[in-house]
Amino acid sequence: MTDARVAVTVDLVVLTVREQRLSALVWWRDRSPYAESWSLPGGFIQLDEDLPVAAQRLMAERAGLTDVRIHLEQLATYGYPDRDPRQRVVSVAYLGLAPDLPASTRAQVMWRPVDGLTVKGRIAFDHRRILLDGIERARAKLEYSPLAAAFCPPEFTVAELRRVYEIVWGTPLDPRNFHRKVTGARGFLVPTGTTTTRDGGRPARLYRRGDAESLHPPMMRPTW
Amino acid sequence: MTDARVAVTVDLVVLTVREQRLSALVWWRDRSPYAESWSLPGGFIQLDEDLPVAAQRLMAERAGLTDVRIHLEQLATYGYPDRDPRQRVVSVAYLGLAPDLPASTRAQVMWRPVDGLTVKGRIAFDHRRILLDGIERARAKLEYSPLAAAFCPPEFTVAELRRVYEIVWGTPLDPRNFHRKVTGARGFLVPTGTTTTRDGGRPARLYRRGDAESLHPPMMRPTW
DNA sequence: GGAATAGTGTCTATCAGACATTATGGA
DNA sequence: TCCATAATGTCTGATAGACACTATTCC
Repeated sequence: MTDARVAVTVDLVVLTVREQRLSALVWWRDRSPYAESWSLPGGFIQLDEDLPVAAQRLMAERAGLTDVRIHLEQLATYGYPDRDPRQRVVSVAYLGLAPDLPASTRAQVMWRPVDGLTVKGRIAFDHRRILLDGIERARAKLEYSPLAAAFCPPEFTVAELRRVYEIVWGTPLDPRNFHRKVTGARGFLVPTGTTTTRDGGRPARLYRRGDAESLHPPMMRPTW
Repeated sequence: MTDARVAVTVDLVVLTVREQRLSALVWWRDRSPYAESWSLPGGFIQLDEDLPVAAQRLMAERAGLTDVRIHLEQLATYGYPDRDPRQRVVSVAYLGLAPDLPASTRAQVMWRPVDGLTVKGRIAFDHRRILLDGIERARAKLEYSPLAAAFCPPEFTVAELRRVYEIVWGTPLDPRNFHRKVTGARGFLVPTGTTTTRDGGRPARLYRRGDAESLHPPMMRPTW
């Protein structure tokens, strides 16, 4: 029984909505291999460390993000033999959904709009593929889970939540039908009883995220 | 930068429907650790081998299954430090959905109904958790993908397909509404033009699986 | 003809999508 | 008063779920 040992890393696809764009946290590589390219933040797991713990540690160490509100879930594992030219590396990717937070103060780490990254940017390793998988997972999750709220501040309006859907999906949504659906989905939104006028116009009710794990009925993406 | 190397395995959750039960392929352990327990078939990856390739190799070597019709997809990765008492092992689980095929001729490998395994059986390592995750993934996939056909022979009837749904979900479905939905979902079923009387009664039309990757509209599980 | 299973049809409550109107606060 | 945005309401076509009937083969 071959018992080959390989290096195992955790790579992070951290997404947020900022300045009206879906953005990902990226790490600027200044060393070979793939010098002068963007990569996903990540690093090796430690020998006594569970995978989600490693993901959280790297989120803090590499991304400067410690906020407990960040949703973290396992995305997929990538392990084809020559994905890292130096050695065999199996990478467990985690997907993080975060509100618009300031990332690490290091200049090496920054938020970048995903469309620039996925189409033309220089991306290290197979990280473009991982990023695309993460984006698709996030888009799908908005349909049947209340995770869109993970992109919002603790208290948010229906319009702000709709903006998240529109930006992540890249489609305009009817404000009236959207309002009817999200306020009708049980466990999605909890009214705080307060209002805000930060968007101008009539004061909007503020909501917090409810405790539902999934959405019934789901929010459907328009026109497949 | 710590560069700890760990052993990486691929474990297989292979599901089928046989004798009216959802069943999984299990491996009888006769050696420590976890002697006299069932485990999932699996093994170490090789150094030059991609993960899906390893999954397919182990499907053949350990399960005796080489049928190309078996659907294989990555499930999740499990890596908490003491899940194997001998050494640090990170395991990438794959989910396989197979028609009712004879498994390996070895007595060590057999199909077992999942309800017996998940509730009371002696199961090695964290394989009960992995098995449960695989079952839940399969149940969810029947909703929005045409993968129920992966449990059927190449040509099958609507009633046989319905039986798959009923067994995997554990719920009876209305035959008439089911028929309307599956024959209406584009790309799900392709009529062969032939019929069969293997179930008795009026001859049933035979179908092959279509080329749709997902179901629109989805088949919804009753009464959440 | 009877038994067994396949396939089609109808009705209704609910829901998604399109669209109009009223409500509320700030400048 | 005007402007900007929030919130609610209405109509319609589509669909899911409940249920009844017709069709086709074998015995």
